[in-house]
Amino acid sequence: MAEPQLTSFEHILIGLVCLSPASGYDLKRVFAATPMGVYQPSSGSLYPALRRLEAKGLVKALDGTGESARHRRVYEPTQAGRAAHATWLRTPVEVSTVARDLGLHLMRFVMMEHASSREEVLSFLGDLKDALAAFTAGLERYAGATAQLDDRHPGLALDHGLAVYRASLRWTRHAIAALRAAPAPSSQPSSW
Amino acid sequence: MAEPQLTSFEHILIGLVCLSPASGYDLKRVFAATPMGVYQPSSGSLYPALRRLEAKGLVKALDGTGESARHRRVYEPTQAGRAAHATWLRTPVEVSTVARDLGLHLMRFVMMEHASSREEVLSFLGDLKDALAAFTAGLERYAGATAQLDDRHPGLALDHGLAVYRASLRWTRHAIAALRAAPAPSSQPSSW
DNA sequence: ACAGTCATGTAACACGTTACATGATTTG
DNA sequence: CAAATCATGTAACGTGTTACATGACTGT
Repeated sequence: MAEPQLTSFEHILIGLVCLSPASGYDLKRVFAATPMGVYQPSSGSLYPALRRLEAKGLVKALDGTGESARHRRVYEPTQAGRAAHATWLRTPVEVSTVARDLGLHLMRFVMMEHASSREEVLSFLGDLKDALAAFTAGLERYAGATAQLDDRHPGLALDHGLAVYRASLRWTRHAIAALRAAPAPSSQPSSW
Repeated sequence: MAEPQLTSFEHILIGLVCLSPASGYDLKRVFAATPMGVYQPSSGSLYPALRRLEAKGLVKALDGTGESARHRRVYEPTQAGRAAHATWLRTPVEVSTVARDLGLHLMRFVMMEHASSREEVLSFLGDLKDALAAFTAGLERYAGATAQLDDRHPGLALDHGLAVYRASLRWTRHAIAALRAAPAPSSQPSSW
Protein backbone atom coordinates (compact mmCIF):
# COMPACT_ATOMS: atom_id res chain seq x y z
CA MET A 1 0.00 0.00 0.00
CA ALA A 2 2.21 2.82 -1.22
CA GLU A 3 0.69 6.00 0.13
CA PRO A 4 0.54 8.34 -2.82
CA GLN A 5 2.28 11.50 -1.70
CA LEU A 6 -0.05 14.42 -2.10
CA THR A 7 0.42 18.17 -1.95
CA SER A 8 -1.01 20.16 0.95
CA PHE A 9 -3.58 21.60 -1.39
CA GLU A 10 -4.75 18.14 -2.38
CA HIS A 11 -4.96 17.08 1.26
CA ILE A 12 -7.14 20.09 2.00
CA LEU A 13 -9.39 19.32 -0.96
CA ILE A 14 -9.89 15.76 0.29
CA GLY A 15 -10.65 17.15 3.73
CA LEU A 16 -13.25 19.51 2.35
CA VAL A 17 -15.07 16.83 0.38
CA CYS A 18 -14.93 14.65 3.51
CA LEU A 19 -16.74 17.43 5.37
CA SER A 20 -19.41 17.41 2.70
CA PRO A 21 -19.48 16.39 -0.98
CA ALA A 22 -18.77 19.34 -3.23
CA SER A 23 -18.04 20.35 -6.79
CA GLY A 24 -15.03 22.33 -7.88
CA TYR A 25 -17.11 25.45 -7.99
CA ASP A 26 -18.44 24.81 -4.49
CA LEU A 27 -14.88 24.52 -3.23
CA LYS A 28 -13.98 27.77 -4.90
CA ARG A 29 -16.76 29.48 -3.00
CA VAL A 30 -15.57 27.95 0.25
CA PHE A 31 -12.14 29.45 -0.28
CA ALA A 32 -13.67 32.77 -1.25
CA ALA A 33 -16.10 33.02 1.66
CA THR A 34 -14.08 31.78 4.64
CA PRO A 35 -10.84 33.05 6.20
CA MET A 36 -9.22 30.34 4.10
CA GLY A 37 -9.62 32.93 1.38
CA VAL A 38 -6.08 34.15 1.92
CA TYR A 39 -5.43 31.53 -0.73
CA GLN A 40 -7.60 31.78 -3.81
CA PRO A 41 -7.16 28.69 -6.00
CA SER A 42 -7.35 29.25 -9.72
CA SER A 43 -9.35 27.08 -12.08
CA GLY A 44 -6.11 25.87 -13.56
CA SER A 45 -5.01 24.44 -10.23
CA LEU A 46 -8.34 23.36 -8.77
CA TYR A 47 -9.87 21.24 -11.52
CA PRO A 48 -6.69 19.37 -12.44
CA ALA A 49 -6.12 18.67 -8.73
CA LEU A 50 -9.59 17.14 -8.41
CA ARG A 51 -8.95 15.06 -11.51
CA ARG A 52 -5.65 13.84 -10.08
CA LEU A 53 -7.39 12.81 -6.86
CA GLU A 54 -10.02 11.03 -8.89
CA ALA A 55 -7.36 9.26 -10.96
CA LYS A 56 -5.69 8.12 -7.73
CA GLY A 57 -8.97 6.75 -6.49
CA LEU A 58 -9.21 9.08 -3.50
CA VAL A 59 -12.38 10.89 -4.57
CA LYS A 60 -15.11 9.98 -7.01
CA ALA A 61 -17.77 11.98 -8.81
CA LEU A 62 -21.35 11.29 -7.88
CA ASP A 63 -22.82 10.15 -11.16
CA GLY A 64 -26.31 10.22 -9.71
CA THR A 65 -25.96 13.98 -9.58
CA GLY A 66 -25.98 13.82 -13.28
CA GLU A 67 -27.73 14.71 -16.42
CA SER A 68 -29.84 17.78 -16.21
CA ALA A 69 -27.98 19.15 -13.22
CA ARG A 70 -26.17 21.79 -15.20
CA HIS A 71 -23.00 19.82 -15.86
CA ARG A 72 -21.73 19.65 -12.28
CA ARG A 73 -19.22 17.15 -11.01
CA VAL A 74 -19.89 16.67 -7.30
CA TYR A 75 -17.11 14.77 -5.58
CA GLU A 76 -17.22 12.61 -2.51
CA PRO A 77 -14.32 10.73 -0.89
CA THR A 78 -13.71 7.04 -1.47
CA GLN A 79 -12.69 4.76 1.37
CA ALA A 80 -9.06 5.20 0.31
CA GLY A 81 -9.66 8.95 0.35
CA ARG A 82 -11.03 8.91 3.87
CA ALA A 83 -8.10 6.76 4.95
CA ALA A 84 -5.60 9.17 3.38
CA HIS A 85 -7.38 12.06 5.08
CA ALA A 86 -7.24 10.35 8.47
CA THR A 87 -3.54 9.63 7.98
CA TRP A 88 -2.92 13.25 7.05
CA LEU A 89 -4.71 14.44 10.17
CA ARG A 90 -2.34 12.30 12.23
CA THR A 91 0.82 13.63 10.58
CA PRO A 92 3.26 14.46 13.39
CA VAL A 93 4.12 18.09 14.11
CA GLU A 94 7.79 18.71 13.28
CA VAL A 95 9.67 21.36 15.22
CA SER A 96 11.83 22.24 12.22
CA THR A 97 8.84 23.08 10.04
CA VAL A 98 6.25 24.22 12.57
CA ALA A 99 6.65 27.86 11.57
CA ARG A 100 6.23 27.15 7.88
CA ASP A 101 3.34 24.74 8.40
CA LEU A 102 1.43 26.63 11.07
CA GLY A 103 -1.44 27.51 8.77
CA LEU A 104 -1.63 23.91 7.65
CA HIS A 105 -1.72 22.67 11.23
CA LEU A 106 -4.59 25.02 12.00
CA MET A 107 -6.43 23.69 8.99
CA ARG A 108 -5.89 20.16 10.23
CA PHE A 109 -7.15 21.17 13.64
CA VAL A 110 -10.38 22.47 12.12
CA MET A 111 -10.88 19.28 10.13
CA MET A 112 -10.23 17.07 13.15
CA GLU A 113 -13.44 18.20 14.80
CA HIS A 114 -15.64 15.51 13.30
CA ALA A 115 -12.93 13.02 12.38
CA SER A 116 -10.84 12.58 15.51
CA SER A 117 -11.46 11.76 19.12
CA ARG A 118 -11.03 14.32 21.87
CA GLU A 119 -7.87 12.52 23.00
CA GLU A 120 -6.34 12.70 19.55
CA VAL A 121 -7.15 16.40 19.27
CA LEU A 122 -5.66 17.13 22.67
CA SER A 123 -2.59 15.08 21.81
CA PHE A 124 -2.19 17.05 18.59
CA LEU A 125 -2.54 20.37 20.41
CA GLY A 126 0.01 19.21 22.96
CA ASP A 127 2.47 18.36 20.19
CA LEU A 128 1.84 21.71 18.55
CA LYS A 129 2.41 23.47 21.85
CA ASP A 130 5.70 21.64 22.40
CA ALA A 131 6.88 22.33 18.87
CA LEU A 132 6.04 26.03 19.17
CA ALA A 133 7.77 26.22 22.54
CA ALA A 134 10.90 24.62 21.09
CA PHE A 135 10.80 26.90 18.07
CA THR A 136 10.44 30.08 20.12
CA ALA A 137 13.22 28.86 22.41
CA GLY A 138 15.41 28.53 19.33
CA LEU A 139 14.55 32.08 18.27
CA GLU A 140 15.38 33.35 21.74
CA ARG A 141 18.71 31.56 21.67
CA TYR A 142 19.48 33.09 18.30
CA ALA A 143 18.50 36.54 19.56
CA GLY A 144 20.75 36.14 22.56
CA ALA A 145 23.68 34.80 20.56
CA THR A 146 23.80 37.53 17.91
CA ALA A 147 24.74 40.83 19.45
CA GLN A 148 22.80 43.43 17.51
CA LEU A 149 25.19 46.35 17.48
CA ASP A 150 24.64 48.68 14.57
CA ASP A 151 21.56 47.19 13.00
CA ARG A 152 18.19 47.65 14.61
CA HIS A 153 15.80 46.26 12.02
CA PRO A 154 16.90 42.62 12.26
CA GLY A 155 16.39 42.69 15.99
CA LEU A 156 12.98 44.25 15.60
CA ALA A 157 12.03 41.66 13.00
CA LEU A 158 13.12 38.98 15.44
CA ASP A 159 10.89 40.62 18.05
CA HIS A 160 8.04 40.26 15.60
CA GLY A 161 8.67 36.57 15.16
CA LEU A 162 8.86 36.07 18.90
CA ALA A 163 5.66 38.01 19.51
CA VAL A 164 3.78 36.08 16.86
CA TYR A 165 4.94 32.60 17.83
CA ARG A 166 4.36 33.33 21.50
CA ALA A 167 0.81 34.32 20.60
CA SER A 168 0.41 30.98 18.80
CA LEU A 169 1.83 29.22 21.82
CA ARG A 170 -0.58 31.00 24.15
CA TRP A 171 -3.40 30.01 21.84
CA THR A 172 -2.53 26.31 22.08
CA ARG A 173 -2.86 26.52 25.87
CA HIS A 174 -6.14 28.38 25.50
CA ALA A 175 -7.47 25.83 23.03
CA ILE A 176 -6.41 22.89 25.20
CA ALA A 177 -8.15 24.43 28.20
CA ALA A 178 -11.26 25.19 26.18
CA LEU A 179 -11.53 21.63 24.87
CA ARG A 180 -10.84 20.12 28.27
CA ALA A 181 -13.49 22.31 29.87
CA ALA A 182 -16.41 21.73 27.58
CA PRO A 183 -17.67 18.19 27.15
CA ALA A 184 -20.83 18.97 25.24
CA PRO A 185 -20.48 21.16 22.17
CA SER A 186 -22.25 24.08 23.75
CA SER A 187 -22.40 27.46 22.10
CA GLN A 188 -20.21 29.33 24.54
CA PRO A 189 -18.87 32.36 22.75
CA SER A 190 -15.13 32.14 23.00
CA SER A 191 -13.76 35.41 24.18
CA TRP A 192 -10.31 36.29 25.37
CA MET B 1 11.27 51.11 -18.79
CA ALA B 2 9.30 47.93 -18.47
CA GLU B 3 9.96 46.63 -14.97
CA PRO B 4 10.73 42.95 -15.35
CA GLN B 5 8.39 41.20 -12.95
CA LEU B 6 10.37 39.13 -10.52
CA THR B 7 9.43 36.50 -7.97
CA SER B 8 9.67 37.25 -4.25
CA PHE B 9 12.64 34.95 -4.06
CA GLU B 10 14.46 36.88 -6.76
CA HIS B 11 13.71 40.17 -5.03
CA ILE B 12 15.17 38.81 -1.82
CA LEU B 13 18.28 37.61 -3.64
CA ILE B 14 18.81 41.07 -5.12
CA GLY B 15 18.32 42.54 -1.67
CA LEU B 16 20.93 40.24 -0.18
CA VAL B 17 23.57 41.02 -2.78
CA CYS B 18 22.75 44.72 -2.28
CA LEU B 19 23.60 44.26 1.39
CA SER B 20 26.91 42.77 0.41
CA PRO B 21 28.20 40.94 -2.69
CA ALA B 22 27.84 37.21 -2.36
CA SER B 23 28.09 33.94 -4.23
CA GLY B 24 25.33 31.40 -4.46
CA TYR B 25 26.97 29.35 -1.78
CA ASP B 26 27.25 32.39 0.48
CA LEU B 27 23.54 33.03 0.07
CA LYS B 28 22.78 29.43 0.92
CA ARG B 29 24.66 29.87 4.18
CA VAL B 30 22.73 33.05 4.93
CA PHE B 31 19.45 31.20 4.59
CA ALA B 32 20.78 28.34 6.69
CA ALA B 33 22.18 30.48 9.51
CA THR B 34 19.51 33.16 10.02
CA PRO B 35 15.84 32.94 10.98
CA MET B 36 15.24 33.23 7.23
CA GLY B 37 16.10 29.56 7.35
CA VAL B 38 12.44 28.62 7.51
CA TYR B 39 12.95 28.58 3.75
CA GLN B 40 15.90 26.54 2.53
CA PRO B 41 16.54 27.18 -1.16
CA SER B 42 17.77 24.22 -3.16
CA SER B 43 20.64 24.41 -5.63
CA GLY B 44 18.16 23.83 -8.38
CA SER B 45 16.29 27.01 -7.51
CA LEU B 46 19.13 29.21 -6.32
CA TYR B 47 21.68 29.02 -9.14
CA PRO B 48 19.15 29.31 -11.97
CA ALA B 49 17.60 32.29 -10.17
CA LEU B 50 20.97 34.05 -10.01
CA ARG B 51 21.55 33.31 -13.69
CA ARG B 52 18.14 34.77 -14.54
CA LEU B 53 18.93 37.93 -12.62
CA GLU B 54 22.25 38.16 -14.41
CA ALA B 55 20.55 37.66 -17.79
CA LYS B 56 18.15 40.47 -16.94
CA GLY B 57 21.05 42.73 -16.08
CA LEU B 58 20.11 43.14 -12.42
CA VAL B 59 23.19 41.52 -10.95
CA LYS B 60 26.62 40.83 -12.39
CA ALA B 61 29.43 38.50 -11.43
CA LEU B 62 32.64 40.09 -10.24
CA ASP B 63 35.09 38.85 -12.84
CA GLY B 64 38.01 40.17 -10.78
CA THR B 65 37.12 37.52 -8.26
CA GLY B 66 38.14 35.08 -10.85
CA GLU B 67 40.60 32.50 -11.91
CA SER B 68 42.29 30.74 -9.08
CA ALA B 69 39.57 31.58 -6.59
CA ARG B 70 38.13 28.10 -6.55
CA HIS B 71 35.47 28.68 -9.20
CA ARG B 72 33.29 31.13 -7.28
CA ARG B 73 30.84 33.50 -8.90
CA VAL B 74 30.43 36.45 -6.57
CA TYR B 75 27.51 38.65 -7.55
CA GLU B 76 26.96 42.33 -6.97
CA PRO B 77 23.97 44.40 -8.05
CA THR B 78 24.00 46.57 -11.16
CA GLN B 79 22.46 50.03 -11.15
CA ALA B 80 19.29 48.53 -12.62
CA GLY B 81 19.41 45.95 -9.84
CA ARG B 82 19.65 48.57 -7.12
CA ALA B 83 16.80 50.47 -8.77
CA ALA B 84 14.63 47.35 -8.88
CA HIS B 85 15.45 46.70 -5.24
CA ALA B 86 14.52 50.25 -4.24
CA THR B 87 11.25 49.96 -6.14
CA TRP B 88 10.49 46.65 -4.44
CA LEU B 89 11.12 48.18 -1.04
CA ARG B 90 8.52 50.82 -1.85
CA THR B 91 5.85 48.35 -2.96
CA PRO B 92 2.61 49.39 -1.26
CA VAL B 93 1.14 47.19 1.46
CA GLU B 94 -2.17 45.73 0.28
CA VAL B 95 -4.85 44.94 2.84
CA SER B 96 -6.11 41.98 0.84
CA THR B 97 -2.73 40.25 0.84
CA VAL B 98 -1.16 41.51 4.06
CA ALA B 99 -1.70 38.17 5.80
CA ARG B 100 -0.12 36.16 2.99
CA ASP B 101 2.76 38.60 2.52
CA LEU B 102 3.55 39.33 6.15
CA GLY B 103 6.86 37.48 6.09
CA LEU B 104 7.82 39.27 2.92
CA HIS B 105 6.97 42.64 4.45
CA LEU B 106 9.17 41.87 7.43
CA MET B 107 11.99 40.98 5.07
CA ARG B 108 11.53 44.28 3.28
CA PHE B 109 11.58 46.07 6.61
CA VAL B 110 14.94 44.50 7.46
CA MET B 111 16.39 45.46 4.10
CA MET B 112 15.14 49.04 4.37
CA GLU B 113 17.57 49.76 7.18
CA HIS B 114 20.42 50.95 4.97
CA ALA B 115 18.43 51.72 1.85
CA SER B 116 15.57 53.93 2.99
CA SER B 117 15.20 57.11 4.99
CA ARG B 118 13.67 57.14 8.45
CA GLU B 119 10.57 58.80 7.04
CA GLU B 120 10.11 56.09 4.42
CA VAL B 121 10.50 53.35 7.01
CA LEU B 122 8.00 55.00 9.35
CA SER B 123 5.60 55.48 6.45
CA PHE B 124 5.93 51.80 5.58
CA LEU B 125 5.31 50.73 9.15
CA GLY B 126 2.29 53.01 9.30
CA ASP B 127 0.89 51.41 6.15
CA LEU B 128 1.56 47.96 7.58
CA LYS B 129 -0.18 48.93 10.80
CA ASP B 130 -3.22 50.20 8.93
CA ALA B 131 -3.38 47.10 6.74
CA LEU B 132 -3.14 44.78 9.73
CA ALA B 133 -5.79 46.78 11.58
CA ALA B 134 -8.13 46.53 8.60
CA PHE B 135 -7.43 42.83 8.22
CA THR B 136 -8.09 42.04 11.86
CA ALA B 137 -11.24 44.15 11.72
CA GLY B 138 -12.35 41.98 8.82
CA LEU B 139 -11.68 38.82 10.82
CA GLU B 140 -13.64 40.23 13.74
CA ARG B 141 -16.55 41.05 11.48
CA TYR B 142 -16.46 37.53 10.08
CA ALA B 143 -16.34 36.06 13.58
CA GLY B 144 -19.31 38.13 14.63
CA ALA B 145 -21.34 37.37 11.51
CA THR B 146 -21.00 33.59 11.57
CA ALA B 147 -22.79 32.12 14.55
CA GLN B 148 -20.70 29.17 15.64
CA LEU B 149 -23.31 26.73 16.81
CA ASP B 150 -22.19 23.12 16.71
CA ASP B 151 -18.59 23.53 15.63
CA ARG B 152 -15.97 24.75 18.05
CA HIS B 153 -12.77 24.27 16.09
CA PRO B 154 -13.42 26.88 13.41
CA GLY B 155 -14.07 29.47 16.09
CA LEU B 156 -10.90 28.51 17.91
CA ALA B 157 -8.91 28.68 14.69
CA LEU B 158 -10.34 32.13 14.14
CA ASP B 159 -9.20 33.05 17.64
CA HIS B 160 -5.74 31.96 16.63
CA GLY B 161 -5.75 34.20 13.60
CA LEU B 162 -6.97 37.12 15.66
CA ALA B 163 -4.36 36.57 18.34
CA VAL B 164 -1.55 36.33 15.82
CA TYR B 165 -2.52 39.33 13.72
CA ARG B 166 -3.13 41.41 16.81
CA ALA B 167 0.38 40.52 17.94
CA SER B 168 1.69 41.70 14.57
CA LEU B 169 -0.33 44.87 14.93
CA ARG B 170 1.05 45.52 18.40
CA TRP B 171 4.53 44.97 17.03
CA THR B 172 4.08 47.66 14.38
CA ARG B 173 3.25 50.16 17.12
CA HIS B 174 6.24 48.97 19.12
CA ALA B 175 8.55 49.27 16.10
CA ILE B 176 7.26 52.73 15.20
CA ALA B 177 7.85 53.91 18.76
CA ALA B 178 11.31 52.34 18.84
CA LEU B 179 12.39 54.00 15.60
CA ARG B 180 10.93 57.37 16.61
CA ALA B 181 12.90 57.22 19.84
CA ALA B 182 16.17 56.16 18.24
CA PRO B 183 18.57 59.00 17.56
CA ALA B 184 21.72 57.45 16.14
CA PRO B 185 21.50 56.87 12.37
CA SER B 186 24.23 54.28 12.00
CA SER B 187 25.47 53.67 8.47
CA GLN B 188 27.71 50.72 9.17
CA PRO B 189 27.59 47.77 6.79
CA SER B 190 25.24 45.09 7.96
CA SER B 191 26.54 42.04 9.71
CA TRP B 192 23.93 39.42 8.98
C1' DA C 1 46.18 9.48 -1.28
C1' DC C 2 41.77 9.98 0.35
C1' DA C 3 37.75 11.84 2.27
C1' DG C 4 35.19 15.76 3.02
C1' DT C 5 33.77 20.13 1.96
C1' DC C 6 33.31 23.91 -1.33
C1' DA C 7 30.89 25.38 -5.32
C1' DT C 8 28.23 25.31 -9.32
C1' DG C 9 25.38 23.25 -12.28
C1' DT C 10 21.86 20.16 -15.11
C1' DA C 11 17.76 17.15 -16.19
C1' DA C 12 13.23 15.18 -15.33
C1' DC C 13 9.15 16.05 -13.31
C1' DA C 14 5.18 18.16 -11.17
C1' DC C 15 2.70 21.97 -9.99
C1' DG C 16 0.62 26.79 -10.07
C1' DT C 17 -0.48 30.99 -12.73
C1' DT C 18 -2.39 33.29 -16.42
C1' DA C 19 -5.27 33.54 -20.02
C1' DC C 20 -8.41 31.76 -22.85
C1' DA C 21 -12.36 28.61 -24.43
C1' DT C 22 -16.78 26.48 -24.03
C1' DG C 23 -21.47 25.74 -23.15
C1' DA C 24 -25.49 25.64 -19.94
C1' DT C 25 -28.62 28.21 -17.11
C1' DT C 26 -30.58 31.94 -14.88
C1' DT C 27 -32.02 36.92 -14.74
C1' DG C 28 -33.64 41.47 -16.45
C1' DC D 1 -33.17 37.90 -26.36
C1' DA D 2 -29.12 39.64 -24.21
C1' DA D 3 -26.15 39.64 -20.36
C1' DA D 4 -24.49 37.77 -16.33
C1' DT D 5 -23.39 33.91 -13.83
C1' DC D 6 -22.56 28.98 -13.32
C1' DA D 7 -19.28 25.40 -14.22
C1' DT D 8 -15.58 23.00 -16.13
C1' DG D 9 -11.73 22.72 -18.67
C1' DT D 10 -7.16 23.32 -21.64
C1' DA D 11 -2.51 25.19 -23.16
C1' DA D 12 1.71 27.81 -22.62
C1' DC D 13 4.87 29.20 -19.54
C1' DG D 14 7.78 29.67 -15.55
C1' DT D 15 9.48 27.96 -11.48
C1' DG D 16 10.55 24.80 -7.47
C1' DT D 17 11.94 20.07 -6.03
C1' DT D 18 14.60 16.12 -6.26
C1' DA D 19 18.39 13.79 -7.54
C1' DC D 20 22.43 13.49 -9.75
C1' DA D 21 27.00 15.17 -11.80
C1' DT D 22 31.28 17.56 -11.81
C1' DG D 23 35.52 19.49 -10.48
C1' DA D 24 38.56 22.13 -7.24
C1' DC D 25 40.48 22.67 -2.92
C1' DT D 26 41.56 21.37 2.13
C1' DG D 27 43.00 18.64 5.95
C1' DT D 28 45.09 14.39 7.78
